[in-house]
Amino acid sequence: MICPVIDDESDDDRLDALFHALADRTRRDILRRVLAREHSVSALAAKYDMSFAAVQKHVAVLEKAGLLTKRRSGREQLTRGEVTAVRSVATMLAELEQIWHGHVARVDALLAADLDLED
Amino acid sequence: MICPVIDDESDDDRLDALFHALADRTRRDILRRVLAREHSVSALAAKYDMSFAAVQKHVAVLEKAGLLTKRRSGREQLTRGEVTAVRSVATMLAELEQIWHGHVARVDALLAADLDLED
DNA sequence: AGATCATACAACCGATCGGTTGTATGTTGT
DNA sequence: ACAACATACAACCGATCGGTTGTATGATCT
Repeated sequence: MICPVIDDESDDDRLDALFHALADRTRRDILRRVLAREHSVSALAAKYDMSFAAVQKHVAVLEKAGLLTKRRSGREQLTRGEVTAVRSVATMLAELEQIWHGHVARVDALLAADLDLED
Repeated sequence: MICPVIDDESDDDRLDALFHALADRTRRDILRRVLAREHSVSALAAKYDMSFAAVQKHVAVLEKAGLLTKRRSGREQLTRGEVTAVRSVATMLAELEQIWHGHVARVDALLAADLDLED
């Protein structure tokens, strides 16, 4: 499904979008709901004390980050959470933890060489 | 060291700060370095093509989020990554995954109930 | 003491963010 | 056909972001 020629967004761009999408409590709450079950955009909007347009923009941010996908069903747009995107963030954090473990153990040599190539 | 009376920041505030801090590639790179070993602020600043003040602000954002701590050593301020903060983010993501797993369990139950009804 | 280094912080600037209102475009039900 | 609903999107606004320059304060070294 992923085409590296058309989808030439860098890893850093992806992570920027993912963490930015998660850095808002309303979006985290929306994500919780759509991971549990499908919701239409207006069903989501009904849960929050803000305009429909505001919620729709939050959904768009989550969708752009890949944390949520939409499927049409009549006049409604049903949204569901993408657990694989959540896992990809968790994987990145696991790599950070691994770097820290290297600080204690000897994996350091490999990772530090990567990080310090410029000096 | 944590006092729930004085440090009355909500969980959502903490997560906002954590994800916001991680939503910048320069800060993620700084975090990788300080997780691997201690760095002074100016040692970090030397690695990036931006002003010292800019890097110092990035360090401050990471520190405010609890992802990094400082300790004085002479005229230098040595910074090191706080792996426990990284783990707290990973834990939150694991909870999201758990919500999704609940969704799967419920769909499974529904399908099982359907099958029961059919035969 | 004076010069230099390491850090902190304020003020400013263009861009982006999170919200609003208003409008346009389909889709559904009568 | 028409009214009501669901969604999308543009324009706007105050606040925050990520960067800059400039200045102030300590700590270190001759």
